[in-house]
Amino acid sequence: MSTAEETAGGEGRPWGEVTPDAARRLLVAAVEAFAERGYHATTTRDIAGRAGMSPAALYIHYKTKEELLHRISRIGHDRALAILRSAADAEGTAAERLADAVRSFVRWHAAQHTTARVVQYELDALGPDARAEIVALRRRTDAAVRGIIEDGVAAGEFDVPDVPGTTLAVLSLCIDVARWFNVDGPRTPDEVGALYADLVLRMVGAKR
Amino acid sequence: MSTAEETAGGEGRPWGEVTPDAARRLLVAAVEAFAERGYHATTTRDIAGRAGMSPAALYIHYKTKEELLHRISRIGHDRALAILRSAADAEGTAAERLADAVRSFVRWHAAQHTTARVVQYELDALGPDARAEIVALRRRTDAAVRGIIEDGVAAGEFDVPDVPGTTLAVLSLCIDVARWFNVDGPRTPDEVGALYADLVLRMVGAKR
DNA sequence: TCCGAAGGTGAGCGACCGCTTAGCGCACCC
DNA sequence: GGGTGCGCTAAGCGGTCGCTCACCTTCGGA
Repeated sequence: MSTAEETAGGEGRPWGEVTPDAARRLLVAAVEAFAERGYHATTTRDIAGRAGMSPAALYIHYKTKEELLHRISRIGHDRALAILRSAADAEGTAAERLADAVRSFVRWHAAQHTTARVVQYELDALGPDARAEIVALRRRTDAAVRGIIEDGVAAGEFDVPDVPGTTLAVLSLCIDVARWFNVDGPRTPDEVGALYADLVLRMVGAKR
Repeated sequence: MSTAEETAGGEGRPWGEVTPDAARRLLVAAVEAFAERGYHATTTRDIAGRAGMSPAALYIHYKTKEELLHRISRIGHDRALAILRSAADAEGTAAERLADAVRSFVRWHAAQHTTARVVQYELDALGPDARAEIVALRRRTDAAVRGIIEDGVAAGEFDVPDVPGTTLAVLSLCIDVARWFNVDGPRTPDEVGALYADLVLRMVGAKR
């Protein structure tokens, strides 16, 4: 069951589902390199070097450099969506569910900010097919947040004049955490999550 | 005086201050290319081609490809900061000034989203010296917004438990507009500005 | 004991990169 | 009207890129 939990998108050791071991090491190396320098500025020699292998070894496990990005993006989006959904589908008032969703979504973007940075900002480097697949996942993320806000409005808990616009702003706020979050900075992922949950409840005019 | 207004950071024709004409055409071409594909994925041949010139022509006006990015980033930050400051330094209550600042800052990030995308997301491609210069400009942007919020708290207009954190969130929200804004989308820059000004007033708990 | 698949390496191919250089056309000026 | 300098081009240099290929090692099973 513990393996199922990991592949289901828990916050346990990341990339645990990627096998064999060499393929996982290459993928982790690629995440670090892409996050530091960007996809296009990263060379396959750099990725292989970080994983302690020769440049040619990369092509035993992945067909192209783009396939690496695609796998990273796919797994990252799956995990982020699963985290968001588990809060969105829980019991409780709309305010509780929205706060939980934002808290855990932001915590993930802060704690896994290297992964999140690649996942959120390197979409354009993907080919059309891969990009379409990822965009579909993002629409489901949007739908999950919009669903909570709509529930809150229907229940009279929230005051939101523009539901789609507010949904967009909430998600934008959470996602951008990956851009500015710094491990050496003054805030822990938990603290940012708590701050943002409060701010988002204010944005939707939650009765308090 | 009209030239002075443009160089002062107005929203009039962008890049009007860049001369001679060929240098401006190259710079505009670079903004488009960098925004579409990213700095590292853009070739000097592509930039020159968009400007209707041969690859070598670029090096008559700019020493390196990085100097182009530096100039774009510098001018863009100057303009964004000037827009923010003119709202921050105006007369009025803190709530009015904050709403004005967010409205105009967001409007710029939406209307000039190609420029803003380069300015906000390609910082890492700059060398250490150029990056340090830009980071200093960003600190002044942060200070301008924090100043308004502190004024509002001191005047009893706002209810903000964490001023630095809220400042960060407000700026993050505005800046990320450049990432998702789409000219073919359902919202005009003015509409996004109005929506965001309202959301930010809610975030700071403005009495209304 | 030998075999074949799986996983790895060193060398290198063809393409394309940022950038340079030699030289050309043309407005301008004494 | 012949120099002069500026803006630009054609050609190409050295280097690095993504990726391939021939070959090597390791190891479980017949």
